[in-house]
Amino acid sequence: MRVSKEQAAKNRERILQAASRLMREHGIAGVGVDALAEAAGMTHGSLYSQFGSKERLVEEAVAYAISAKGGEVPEDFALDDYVSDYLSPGHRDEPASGCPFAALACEISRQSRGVRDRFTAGVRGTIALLSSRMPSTLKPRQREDKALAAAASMVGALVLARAVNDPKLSADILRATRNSLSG
Amino acid sequence: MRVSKEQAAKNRERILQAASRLMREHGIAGVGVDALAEAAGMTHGSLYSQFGSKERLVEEAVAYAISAKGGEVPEDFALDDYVSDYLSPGHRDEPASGCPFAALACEISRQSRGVRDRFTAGVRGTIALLSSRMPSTLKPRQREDKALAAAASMVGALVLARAVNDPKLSADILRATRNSLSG
DNA sequence: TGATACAAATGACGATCGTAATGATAAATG
DNA sequence: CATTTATCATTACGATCGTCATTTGTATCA
Repeated sequence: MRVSKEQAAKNRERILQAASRLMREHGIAGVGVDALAEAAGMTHGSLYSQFGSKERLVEEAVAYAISAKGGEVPEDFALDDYVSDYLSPGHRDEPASGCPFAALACEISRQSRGVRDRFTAGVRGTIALLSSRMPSTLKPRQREDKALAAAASMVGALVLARAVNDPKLSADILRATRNSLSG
Repeated sequence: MRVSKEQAAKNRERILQAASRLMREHGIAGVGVDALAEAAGMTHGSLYSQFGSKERLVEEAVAYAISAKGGEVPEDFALDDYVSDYLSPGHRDEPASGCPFAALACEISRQSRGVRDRFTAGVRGTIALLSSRMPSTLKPRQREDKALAAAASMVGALVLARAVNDPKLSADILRATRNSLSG
């Protein structure tokens, strides 16, 4: 069977959206093609008509999650607010709609070059964004370094806060990192 | 068939060692029971004689990786040296023998309670260790906060440095975080 | 030494994995 | 409008997943 062009495009969009959420929630290796297909309301074979392989789908889904459509990177923001949101319990408890870097980073190193390329581009973009919000009294090089260190802190804190089983320890990780970044 | 008590213990040790390495290298969801069995030189059914389920095996393997046997946490160390080693290219490029937190953190949040409990205990231990090496001029509470933030920074930097595809960006992440922690 | 216990191997099971061949229809072409 | 082409969905396939019942062989202990 074949559907209309726009219908196919909608299907594709729906697949990517579902995939980007499910992958953040269960990990890339943790979701199968039929789980993705079911979430998008189709049979798993259809994904192969659209993407050819799971690897290709992963590439697009990662790019989708990182892009504004899935990730919602604000254009204009205050750094402290951004950090506070990022290191909030709310963000910690909703990985499916949260930062793709924190959700996928550990797995990315084991993915294909295409996937890693897109992830890397996303990281670079975020670093540039953070860098632009660092105190303008600093030299560009120093601002980038601060941005790099801040990104690492934030990702690490979120990842650890999610992994840890103890609510207090988890909250402490977030709070201590928040303080460390604002001081 | 049955082997001697010590032989069984050795087998168990070999399984755990192989599992802790393979899991750090390919992820928990990325290795199957027969891959683990083969690496330990036995059939996959044998693992079930010893552990009963993959989940049980994962629990023990995570604990093994975190414990000194697999992770080699130094008793006595200077904080700066520890950070430098942790954020070195060598550590980045050998996840199989490296820090279990950085290798597994993303997946831990999706594991069973038993696994998460052991991971959490390991994190607590590391925080205590780092905390004890923070400047003694600070109050205990402040030292712990600094330790928490430092742990988050280090894990995040290592995870991002591994994920990213560009050698320069990867090295920059490590360097910037190193500077941020020593300053 | 014989009985028992238990680690390890075996092999089969259903479920799920990713993929490829097949089938059907919208879109493109004349 | 008729026909071809391209594209997407359906279905079937082999491989691998985690699990478990059974068998085998040897320590262990009465």
